[in-house]
Amino acid sequence: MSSNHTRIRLIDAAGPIFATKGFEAATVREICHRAGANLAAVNYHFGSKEGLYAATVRQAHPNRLEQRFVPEYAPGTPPADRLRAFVGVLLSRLLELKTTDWQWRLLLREITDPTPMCREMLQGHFRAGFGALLGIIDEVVEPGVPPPRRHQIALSIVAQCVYYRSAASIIPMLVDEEELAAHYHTEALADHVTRFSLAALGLAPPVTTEDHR
Amino acid sequence: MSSNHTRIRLIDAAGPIFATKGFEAATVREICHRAGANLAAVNYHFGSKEGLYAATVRQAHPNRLEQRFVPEYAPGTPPADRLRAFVGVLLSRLLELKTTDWQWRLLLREITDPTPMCREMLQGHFRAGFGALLGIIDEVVEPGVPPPRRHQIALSIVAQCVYYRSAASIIPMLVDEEELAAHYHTEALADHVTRFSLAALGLAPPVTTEDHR
DNA sequence: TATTATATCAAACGGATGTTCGAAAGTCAA
DNA sequence: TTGACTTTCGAACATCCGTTTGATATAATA
Repeated sequence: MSSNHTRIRLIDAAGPIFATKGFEAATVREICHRAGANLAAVNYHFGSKEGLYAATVRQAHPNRLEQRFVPEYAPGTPPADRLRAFVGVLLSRLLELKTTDWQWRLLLREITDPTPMCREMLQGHFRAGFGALLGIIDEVVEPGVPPPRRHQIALSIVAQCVYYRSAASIIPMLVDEEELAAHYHTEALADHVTRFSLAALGLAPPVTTEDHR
Repeated sequence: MSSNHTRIRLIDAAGPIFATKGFEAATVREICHRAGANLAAVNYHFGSKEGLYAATVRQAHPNRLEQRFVPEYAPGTPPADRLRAFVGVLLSRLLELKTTDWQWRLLLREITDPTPMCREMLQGHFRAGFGALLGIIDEVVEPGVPPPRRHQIALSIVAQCVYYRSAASIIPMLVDEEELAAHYHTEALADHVTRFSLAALGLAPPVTTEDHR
């Protein structure tokens, strides 16, 4: 009874800490202190620190998270608009981390440097998002384009989104402060990524033209 | 005299270890053992582990590294070919890490999660590579396209290259083994990234067409 | 109520890490 | 050679870590 209490309190305390610091940097002592539990509680309830981590990731329930990548479109929405929505959702998930819950931040960390135990747990998650993007691409691609090329097209789109997260410390070295504030918020980036990708797909004029948007 | 000897031996031993394990995971004991030096040598010569790390990064950053991103083109090479060369060099630097020297691997690690001390050390490095890419883009873009948009175009190209490094553990979840072997080696990826980007720039037909290459 | 399983607690264990210390060895000018 | 210095070395120190232990409290069961 009360065992569930401290089990839950431990996971709730461990979640934000694992999400922010990662598995190695997080300490059992800090987790127990924040949970108001004894130091030995982790090993009693989860066997080890790894056991607590696995339970925490599992409790971040990837099943419902499959929808996180995929926005809902009204039926009949043209591919270009659906791509914009997809990019917008992905970018906001990647960039607005302060406001997001620890569950998503923890999974995101598993993306960057994955723990072996969580591999198959996240596989379905990624495949759902990837499949949704492929569904958009399939509509605008000639029938003869083979799947491998479609996959690479999808990855080129995802890559642009992910980059603005992984290179967050590099970009300020390359562009000045005003430009950063004006063009590197979520919406502006989503516009650009969509525009660049639509141009590559032949659904928009080349980005070399002066007048777009 | 011999002091320089152990200083150099320590840096030479620390370089590969820092490059593969990172600052935190590397231990002073392993470094000293590999250098054939006493455990106290690090603190005697560099004051602390951080001091050794700073000296190692500093020694890994000769000025010539600015050229690493930038291939040399014959004069008059058309922009499309220069872009292909640029992408090829960047991708090979990012993907072929086993064969690359530890100096580059260490700097690459500083890119992924940078240490505050090395910020300005790497700034010039990145700016050189970014500038080289911008030089290519400037040739194919209409004069009226403002610098911020040019910057984002350059970042979209870099992003695709960097992604294949940071998502190396995700991609095998999405594509099967034969496809991975056939389409995800350096040259094939460089071809695709170049083709996708050239299409976005209006220098190649859209990637949606069946027949390209 | 008596007994048994379950859960909490303080305390310590065993190991690893970066760092410090004092003695020993080496180096070089006077 | 003497003496002052720099450098090496073994040993220990001070912390931190995850984990274990054994006693104690709590709950459930008979």
